[in-house]
Amino acid sequence: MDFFKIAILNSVLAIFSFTIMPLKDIKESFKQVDTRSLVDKVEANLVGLLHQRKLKIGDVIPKEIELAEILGVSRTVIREALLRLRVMGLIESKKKKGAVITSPDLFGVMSKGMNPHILDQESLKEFFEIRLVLEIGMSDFLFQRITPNDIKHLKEVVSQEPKATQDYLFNIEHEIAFHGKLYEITGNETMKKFQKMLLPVFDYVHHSGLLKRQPVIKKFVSHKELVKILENGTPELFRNAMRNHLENHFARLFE
Amino acid sequence: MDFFKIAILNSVLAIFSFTIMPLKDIKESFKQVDTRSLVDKVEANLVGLLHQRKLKIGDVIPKEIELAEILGVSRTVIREALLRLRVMGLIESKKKKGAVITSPDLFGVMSKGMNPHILDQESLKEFFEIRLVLEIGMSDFLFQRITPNDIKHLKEVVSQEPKATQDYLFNIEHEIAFHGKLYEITGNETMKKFQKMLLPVFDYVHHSGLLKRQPVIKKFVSHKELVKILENGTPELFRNAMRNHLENHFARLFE
DNA sequence: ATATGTATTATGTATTACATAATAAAAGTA
DNA sequence: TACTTTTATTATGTAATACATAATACATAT
Repeated sequence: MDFFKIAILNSVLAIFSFTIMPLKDIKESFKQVDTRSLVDKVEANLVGLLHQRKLKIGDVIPKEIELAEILGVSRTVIREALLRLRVMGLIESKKKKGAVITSPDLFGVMSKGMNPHILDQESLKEFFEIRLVLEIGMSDFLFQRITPNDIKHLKEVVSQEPKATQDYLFNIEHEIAFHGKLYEITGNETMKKFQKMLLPVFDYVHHSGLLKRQPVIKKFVSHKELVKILENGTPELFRNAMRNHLENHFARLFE
Repeated sequence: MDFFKIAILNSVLAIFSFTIMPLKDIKESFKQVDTRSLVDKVEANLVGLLHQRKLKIGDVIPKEIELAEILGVSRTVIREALLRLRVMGLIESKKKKGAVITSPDLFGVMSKGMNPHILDQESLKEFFEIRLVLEIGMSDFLFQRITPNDIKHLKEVVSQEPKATQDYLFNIEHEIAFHGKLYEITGNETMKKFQKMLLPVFDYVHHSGLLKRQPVIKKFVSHKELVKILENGTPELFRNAMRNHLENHFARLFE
């Protein structure tokens, strides 16, 4: 019985090899068939053109109907593929004009998905960690780019903090005001967008039971002291001070 | 002449107010009309459900046809809205089963758009900067999570580096092997994905004329020394050492 | 009892028609 | 002539319909 099956398989496989093979070899001979949908292929096709630099920013791509004809699929498929590119921010399409390649706003895409409620807990914790990493690591850029006006601004922020906050309490608004300003000083728009995107995450992580119970903090570097270092200190000093300032958060992560 | 126009406008506005108004007031009375497309609205509608927690991970959303009936638009519109969510990684749709809410792979979305060739130069530079920030800032996580095996692995990587690389040359493969391992040690998958996504950017930025001419470097902390610190030092020591190790890149950024 | 066929169902693809907005060309007016 | 207003034109946006395809559950046969 099996003999016939093998025979049939072999005859099928003859298209590829023209030889009789044992069953085991036969199985290995099958290539994974391409299950991608038409849209997948068209999308890959278009993205491929970008990567091969056949298309660059500002280029207009053919009209939907033309693409449909060129690629031999329906306009529906083309539209769906183009739509994907559009959601990714790779193209912009205007009526009458058609679609043009654009420099993608990577974070625009991400921020819609950045909903603390639907991110799994591990991801949330990781984003929280990245914040700490960024704020410690940004020191050199702060010193490189800070202006007297920035210092002034920071001092104002600090001066408006309730006294209690300066000592031990945690006040989310002032945190944002102060640390947000730091991101701004780095002059790195991408990093700033990243921070902005993460804000709801911080808030969420703080209020969820995701982190360990907040330990009692004895003493940590205050915003005021951080500013002082920004004014008179060095990147190295600031890194360590910031690390200390964030001790509260680290402690909750590391337990 | 203008009188008639005002009269007409007033009659139009009568739907809202039933009173005659002077031209200035009329202008202020117009509410910004919602120019969003149907798809935009449906998308906002669905995303809104996520944010309000009416929908959570694993929930299945109504069939396309049902949605079309509920919202009073064509299936085309529904499909396009769902597609957007799908591209953002918010849902997955299977034949026969329908669509279910998923925990989005934020970086999966981004990485398709992360094509050095179509990113503007400023963004590229900023991503490059973020890499430096991350690697300096990750110190505490390295020390918290590194294992003896990791140390061993790092030592092997270092030992396989050409002698020249240890002193002054820059070898992209070894850079990736070494620094990539560091990201791995942090245990932060998100950060790892981020790094992986950025790799082509680094390569591109290095080879493009984007950065200032590479200055002659006298002496900097080597990979070998970094490992030594990881083994016997402190997070603080490592941060500073890493900063020094990256001096090469900083110099090119800061001139 | 396992494997194979079959029905069902929801998404995927195709086609057609029309709506809408942006542009360019034409016509009208000062 | 210059300048505004109308009017085509054109490509994307929306709609409706029909059929293809893949996944599942159920029935059937060996």
